[in-house]
Amino acid sequence: MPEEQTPFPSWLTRGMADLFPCGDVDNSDQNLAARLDAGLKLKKPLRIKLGIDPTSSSIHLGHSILFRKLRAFQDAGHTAVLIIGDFTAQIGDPTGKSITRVQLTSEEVEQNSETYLNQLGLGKPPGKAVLDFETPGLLEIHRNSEWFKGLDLSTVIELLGKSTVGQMLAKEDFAKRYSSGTAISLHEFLYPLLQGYDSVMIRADVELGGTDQKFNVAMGRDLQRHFKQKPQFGFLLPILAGLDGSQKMSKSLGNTVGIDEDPISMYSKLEKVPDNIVRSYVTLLTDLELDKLPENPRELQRAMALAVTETRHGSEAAKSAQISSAALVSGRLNIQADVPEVSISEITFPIKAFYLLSSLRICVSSSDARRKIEGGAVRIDGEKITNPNLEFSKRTVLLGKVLQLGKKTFRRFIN
RNA sequence: GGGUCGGUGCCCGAGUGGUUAAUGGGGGCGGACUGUAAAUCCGCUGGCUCUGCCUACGUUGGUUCAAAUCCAACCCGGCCCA
Repeated sequence: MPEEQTPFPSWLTRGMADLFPCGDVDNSDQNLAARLDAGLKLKKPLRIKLGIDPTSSSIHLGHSILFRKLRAFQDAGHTAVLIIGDFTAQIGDPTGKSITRVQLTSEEVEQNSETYLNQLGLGKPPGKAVLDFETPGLLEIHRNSEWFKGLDLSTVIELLGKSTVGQMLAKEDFAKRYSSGTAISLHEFLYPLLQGYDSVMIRADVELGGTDQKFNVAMGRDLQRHFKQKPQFGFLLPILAGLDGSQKMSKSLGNTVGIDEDPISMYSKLEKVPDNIVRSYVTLLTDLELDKLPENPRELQRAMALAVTETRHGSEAAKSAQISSAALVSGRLNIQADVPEVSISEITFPIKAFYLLSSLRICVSSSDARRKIEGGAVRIDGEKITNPNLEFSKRTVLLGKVLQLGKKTFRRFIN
C-alpha cells in the first residue's frame, strides 16, 4: 500500500460490502477517495446515483441503508442523483426473483413514487429528513421515463448488442431459473441494460446499490464506456437481514420495519431481533460507535433498537417508546405516551369484540379477529378477553384504554 | 407450429366422482417457556356481526343426484422437435 493513496473516510467505508474498481492505486481514477476529494477541490462534486423502483408503496429499513449512505455523500458535499425507475418498474428487476414480476400500471407507479418521496422527507428540513432535499446542488431527482419513453428501437438494439445471452445466463438469478425450468421472459433481459443506461443518461460517477446489484451496476460501467463516458464506481452495501434474521428484509416476506412506523412498534420489533443480526443493524442503521457496544446481548438489542428508533423519531420519542414497550409487555399499564392511537368515533355501539377488531382493521378479517381472541391474544388494559362475542355497550367503556394484540401490537382508543 | 407433461390454499405438495374448506410439510400467527431471543411443546392458519351462510382446486362451458377429480374449448408454463 503506497502511502500517497488517499485514505477512505469512515463515513464512506462504514458498512461497505464492495467497491469496484479499487484495484490500481497508481491510477487516481480508480481510487474513489481521491476522486471525491478532487471533485470537491475543483468544485465539481461527484454524481452519486441511486435508482429505486417504486414497486411497493412504502420504504422499510432495508431500503434505508442505501438512502443513509446517499445522505452521507450529500453531507460530504456531493450530488445525490435519485432515479425513480417509473419506467423500469413496469418491467420489474428480475434480481432475486424466482418468478417474473407482475407488471404495474403507471398510476400505481406514480402513486408509489410520491409515497417514497414523502417518506424520504420531501418538504422537511434536512435535520428531519432522510435525504437533504433543501440544500442547493445536493439533490437531483429524475424519472427514467424521461429518457425511456421516447427511446427508439435502434437504440434498444444497440443496447441489446452490448450483452450476450451467455452473460445474462451467467447471472445467478437467471441461471437458477433457467436450470430449474422456470419461465424467463425476454423483456427481463432488458432490465440490467436499462438500469445501466440510466447511468449513461445522468453521467453517474458512483452508483449505490445492494450487493445483489453488482451485475446491473457493472452493466452501467460497460455502457458508459461504450458511450465514451468515464465508468462509474460501484459502491455496494449489504442486503439487510429481515426481522427473522435469516432472509433479506422484504415486504413479501413480512419481516420488515417500515421507515415511518410509530416509535413503539418500531422499537418493540427491533428489540426482539435475533442476536446474529443485531450488530449488522447497528452498523448499517445507526451511527453508534462499534467498539463501544454493550457485551450483554440483551443490552445490545436494546441499545440497537433505541438508536434506530432515534434516527427516525428523535431521542425523546425513542426513549419513551422504550419505557412504554417495557411497561406494556410486563403488564403494567401506566404507559404515558406514544402508544399508537386509534379512533373509535366511527364505531357504532354496542359492538362485539371481534367486530371491533376487524372494523378498526387491527385484524385483517372478522374471522381472523375471532381466532385471535379465542387464541388468547387479545387484552384490554391488561385483561385478557377470550369471548369474541363479548359486547362493549358504549364508547366510554373503551375510551382511553389500551388494546394489546399479541406481544407487539398496541392501540389506545381515542375519540 | 407439432409432440408430451403439468397448473390445488402464502409456498411446496397429496388427493383421480360422494362426511371436503380439501391429508402432509414449510412458513406465518397466537399461547406456554425464555433474555420480549434461540430451541422445545401446544393451538390456529378462506370469507361473513358465525349455533348458520357464502366462495374456493388455471378460465369458461358440459356430463352427473353429486366434480379438484370425467368431457370440451381456451389461457399459462416446463421439456423434446421445428
